[in-house]
Amino acid sequence: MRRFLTTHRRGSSANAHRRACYKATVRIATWNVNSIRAREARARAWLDRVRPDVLCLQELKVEESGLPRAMFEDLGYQLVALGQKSYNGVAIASRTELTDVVRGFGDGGDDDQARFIVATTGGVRVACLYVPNGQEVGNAKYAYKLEWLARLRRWLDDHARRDVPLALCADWNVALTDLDVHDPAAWQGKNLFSAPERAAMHELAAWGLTDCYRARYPDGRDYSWWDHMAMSFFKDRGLRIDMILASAPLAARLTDCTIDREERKGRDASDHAPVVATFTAG
DNA sequence: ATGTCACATCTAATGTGA
Repeated sequence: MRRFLTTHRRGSSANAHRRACYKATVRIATWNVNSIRAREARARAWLDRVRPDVLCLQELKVEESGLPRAMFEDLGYQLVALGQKSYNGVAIASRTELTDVVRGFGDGGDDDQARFIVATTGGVRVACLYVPNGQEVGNAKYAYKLEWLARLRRWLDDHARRDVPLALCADWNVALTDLDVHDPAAWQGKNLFSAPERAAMHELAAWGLTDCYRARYPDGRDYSWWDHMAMSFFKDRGLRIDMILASAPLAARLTDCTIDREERKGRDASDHAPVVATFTAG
């Protein structure tokens, strides 16, 4: 009896200590908000309800001076951003301190489109990316998209480490497989699903990255983006182009990855739904 | 081709990007 009490007391104390000092999980989210100013109320409500540890945001469509910083701070999030007037713009919001922030590839190339920011938080290197849309196969924007993906692969080779927890959170503007497209035959060869951009994504993943959603749901048919037009969401005519890719040490800690399609509902929704990956605490 | 958002601009209808 005495032995039991001692064991029990020690265990209870250890659990209390664990609760006080550690969290059981780390949740990292990514969401293309399609204008943070137009989506401020939505973003506030979503953050307040879901409370992820980290949220990567794409398509802010505003310069850093126009960001609703108070909204994030009120909810207990630090914010680092790379903004741009009208187009693009990426940010990372985190409940833990953000350090070692890098804005842009910093490879001596063109960084005038605000599509890349990376920071360390909670022991994870988090990159927030907005991959160029490409517009249409074969045009200049499409070529830029392919170059951008190749450039990201070079960034991994030059600046990332396989033995460190790394999350690439992005609107990739590429659907990887037939499962990620509502009508693969219709999308075959089209921008967002063409062979060259899928090959570029394959090259990227070959560095050593796991698609968190697909790892958890090998046969899943959830989408993350639905066109605003033609009742696409109502008909569930979507694509899964928003993904969290994790390096091996982080992927080993993956417990779930879900797409919050509820957030796509309503007239004032973004055309993208948030994706949330859950990892055991490091 | 169509549809819908968000943003910008020679503030009102139009162009661009998605």
